[in-house]
Amino acid sequence: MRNRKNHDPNCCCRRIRGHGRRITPSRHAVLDALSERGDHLTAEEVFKKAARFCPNIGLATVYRTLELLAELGMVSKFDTGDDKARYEFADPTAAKGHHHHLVCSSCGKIVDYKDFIKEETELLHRAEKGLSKKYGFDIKSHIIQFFGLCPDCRR
Amino acid sequence: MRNRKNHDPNCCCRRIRGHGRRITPSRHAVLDALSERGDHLTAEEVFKKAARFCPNIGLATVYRTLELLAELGMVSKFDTGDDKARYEFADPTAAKGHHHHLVCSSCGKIVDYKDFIKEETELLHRAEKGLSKKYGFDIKSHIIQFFGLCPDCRR
DNA sequence: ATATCTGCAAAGACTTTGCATGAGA
DNA sequence: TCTCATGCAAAGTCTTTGCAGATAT
Repeated sequence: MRNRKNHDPNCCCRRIRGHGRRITPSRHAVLDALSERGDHLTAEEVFKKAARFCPNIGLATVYRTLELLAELGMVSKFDTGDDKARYEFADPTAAKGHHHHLVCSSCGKIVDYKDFIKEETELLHRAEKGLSKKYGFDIKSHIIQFFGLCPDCRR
Repeated sequence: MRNRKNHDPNCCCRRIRGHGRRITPSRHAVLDALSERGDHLTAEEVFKKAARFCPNIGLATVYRTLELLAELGMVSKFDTGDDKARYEFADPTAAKGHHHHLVCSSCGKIVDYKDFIKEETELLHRAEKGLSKKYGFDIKSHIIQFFGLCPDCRR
């Protein structure tokens, strides 16, 4: 069993199996890739990392696996404006914890921040409840992103 | 001069000219298209609407214009997860006002809400200040989206 | 045993680019 | 006049799909 830093393999596997899906070397490799430092990976990046664990893996399988993980709520998919989907573990109990993104609109740099998470979470919870009631939505997740110029790009 | 509901043509034109760019029928048409009801338009949708005002307009021009407007901060571009960019007027003083999105992850429906805008805005302002200070970003905008199942898709 | 997965290659969808012509200021 | 903008078509990128063989349970 390989070293994983950000996810509990048993939990992941159980969850995948629980949906009648199978655990395969490719899927392990994708989980491992996502576990390494350097979040907000594009599919291509996940593919390259995963290939180190499973040399024959194909890009299509990476896409399929990421889609599966996103469906199961284990991975969150987002776009920072460069038209490439990005993925990271969604598990709030993981090492990294729940966070939001600060994106540089010039160079694309992504900074994770947790600074206002407590207040944000509180507000978001209330908002979720309220919106859920008013619009009848069953709310599952949210995204908050700030856009601006990073220190380097400001000159 | 055509009828526009959501934007002040003088303001838009001034802003475009101010950047050394020109006012053309195509650009007018894109502004007009964005002004009609039915926000969160894809490029294709903007193209179709714009074609009613400017029959010869090309899709590439629509993309170029939307990019320009986004650069000037007049339009905001976002992605709700279906890998198509969506566009809407960014002007908070416009008829629609500042709002956020509630997206159905099943059918893609997008609901605008303003319900928690006041509290959100307050928090976001504080967050912007704090993040700006801590990470040195010059923050220009933000996105908040909630994802879930709409009433119809919940069965 | 058998429904699920996989890699590969081809197809698809959305967006950008090149270029000669056309047109605002 | 002189840039800047346009339309068209071709090219580019990212993502999805089809399929026969391989695999997990």
